[in-house]
Amino acid sequence: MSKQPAINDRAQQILKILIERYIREGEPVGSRAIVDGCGLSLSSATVRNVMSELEDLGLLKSPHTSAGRIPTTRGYRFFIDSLLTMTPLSEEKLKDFAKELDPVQDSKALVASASQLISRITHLTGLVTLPRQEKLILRQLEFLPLSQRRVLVILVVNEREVQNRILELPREFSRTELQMAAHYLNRYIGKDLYKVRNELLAGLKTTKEKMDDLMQGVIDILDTQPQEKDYVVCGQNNLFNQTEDHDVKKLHSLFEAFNEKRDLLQILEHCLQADGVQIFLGGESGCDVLNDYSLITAPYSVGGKPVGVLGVIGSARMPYDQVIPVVDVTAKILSSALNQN
Amino acid sequence: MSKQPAINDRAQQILKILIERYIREGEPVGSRAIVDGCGLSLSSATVRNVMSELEDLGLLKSPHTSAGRIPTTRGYRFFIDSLLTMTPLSEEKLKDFAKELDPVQDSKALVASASQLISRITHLTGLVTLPRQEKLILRQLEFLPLSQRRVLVILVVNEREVQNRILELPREFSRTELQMAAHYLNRYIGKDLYKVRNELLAGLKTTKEKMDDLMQGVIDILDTQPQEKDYVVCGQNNLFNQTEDHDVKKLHSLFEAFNEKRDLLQILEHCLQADGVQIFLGGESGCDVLNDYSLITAPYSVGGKPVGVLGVIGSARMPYDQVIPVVDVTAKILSSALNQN
DNA sequence: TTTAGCACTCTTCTTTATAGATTGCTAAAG
DNA sequence: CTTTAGCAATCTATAAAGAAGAGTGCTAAA
Repeated sequence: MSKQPAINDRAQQILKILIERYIREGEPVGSRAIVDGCGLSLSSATVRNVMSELEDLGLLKSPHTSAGRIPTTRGYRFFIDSLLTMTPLSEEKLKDFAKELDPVQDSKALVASASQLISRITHLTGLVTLPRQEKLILRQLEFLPLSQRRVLVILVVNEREVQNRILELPREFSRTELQMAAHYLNRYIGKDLYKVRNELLAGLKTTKEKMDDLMQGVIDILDTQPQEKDYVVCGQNNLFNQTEDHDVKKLHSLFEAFNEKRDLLQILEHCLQADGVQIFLGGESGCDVLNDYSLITAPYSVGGKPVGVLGVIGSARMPYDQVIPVVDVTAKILSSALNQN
Repeated sequence: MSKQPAINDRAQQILKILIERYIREGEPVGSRAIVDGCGLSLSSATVRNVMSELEDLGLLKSPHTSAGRIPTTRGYRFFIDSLLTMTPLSEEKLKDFAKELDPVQDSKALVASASQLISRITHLTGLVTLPRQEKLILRQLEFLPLSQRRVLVILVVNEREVQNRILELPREFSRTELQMAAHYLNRYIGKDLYKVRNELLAGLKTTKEKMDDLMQGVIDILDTQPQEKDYVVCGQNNLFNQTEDHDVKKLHSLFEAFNEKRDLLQILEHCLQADGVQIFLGGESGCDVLNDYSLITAPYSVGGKPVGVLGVIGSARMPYDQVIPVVDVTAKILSSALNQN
């Protein structure tokens, strides 16, 4: 962490005006524009001097000599950390949001809704990780015979996560056999899925061999159960609007990154540790694809424990004052919706 | 249908060479290039005359006076219908494909695999509609109590489509009550879902009122059951590679079209009627977004009846000779995988 | 009917010129 | 010591002009 440079009030004010204008207009801002735009009783020459200092401090840069100046990544960082004045959400909108996240769904669907909601509101790309399930507790396990050799396995985990799988068995199992097997497995209800799996595996040879095929099927299901980390993206297309038109390549590689997931997951994972809203400026990491983009995240939690991250990704030139409150609030709404389970 | 223009063999040969080269290189082809490229014992002047005729017939056009010529939509159409020589798949690859479509999944997962497979092979965008389920036959309906007021409803439809829903009930239902309800509903097994729904609705007031809440829940589930038409897209990002770089707008609107789904579904629906591989040239419809793109589709079937469409979408400049066999074969593999249910 | 030759057209690339924006510096003013 | 007016210098963006190259269409001859 580089320590905050000492900047006097006037310089801060000018920096703020400049960045706000740049975010609004998207073009380099000159000294003249700053004096004109707002009621500063300063000459453009003075502003020029200040801008020059700000450039020396690494907060601004100019694309070329005769253009105005634009913020550097450090400039954005300082702006966000020290200069930003938020635009809070209206009560009304807040209620609208809450209505959209219907808690009567499983957690994956809920998370997808949140991603969609936040994308639509901010006109950016929504990004929400699936909730990390620390414990996978077996709640229920049932066999439903479908046909001679086909059995539907129903697995209820934790509160409301239901999984089905159809087992294709090498021989026919009678209804009573299935009931016996279910009864046998009932002893594991309330236990951790992983433990269940291991104990089943250990007991595989000691139980009646006739059941082995069925048990092996169950173990297979348990094995593929621990859903790997993942996230739901919504509104990728919004990125088209912000792209400064020339850098199609950049857009492409960002889209690829969404597909790859690996890199983004790592970053999101990192945000899970943080407490509140977290702002990740693409330029701050070495990560090339994220250059010129910003990621705003907030963790959401179940039972007081953070289990996932919700956020948006968009051009570094986004209206932070509006986006940040939205991310913040949506994370809270998502948390409360998940807690109603 | 405009009737096929009369073109002599030489002209056809030249047209073929030209289009093949244009597909390969992506740049307007001149008379010189055609003579040089392949062992035609003709002068460029002769070729020029022929090209001029082909232009008069509306099969070619030139971007400007001093560029070569490129195919028009009609040119592509003639090429595909009359001049194309397919490159069949090797046995080996064919087997690889078949392996990838594991029939032990529900139909939605299978269709998604097919979309992914075809996208990866062709480097285009895969597009597969979900199988249309003409009949939705109730195979099984079970209630699983989760907690006091929460009941998991398990619905098995047709061969292997399983749906779960958690019902949040206004009062507690005992285990025996649930069993009674299940028993009551068992009479509907083997019937069409829609009929079940209507009969349940009709009987709602005549049965014991105590059951009404539960039955209402089941009806709700049945109501939302008929999955609306939908498709699975894979490899949208491949479109980035083909875009002739300048038309970002076009790419954007195409991506939007994928999201909207409506228009594309209509086109795909139309392809379901056709018998084998169907080629849809974007320029042939009025549809603006699809201009300069081609859609190659083939229907797939269950029990001899076509139930869905599989295809790829990509630049009109795609290697049809390779893509068409792949689409054809994949549709057949998907059909056979679905029929193993 | 085919072909060689050539003028013509149009794009693309390079060069040159011009106008406009913004800065940095200097010297004067507060 | 800070602020400001003024001005030369720098660089972009745009247009205009010229040169090179590609490909065509036409004409006349084979």
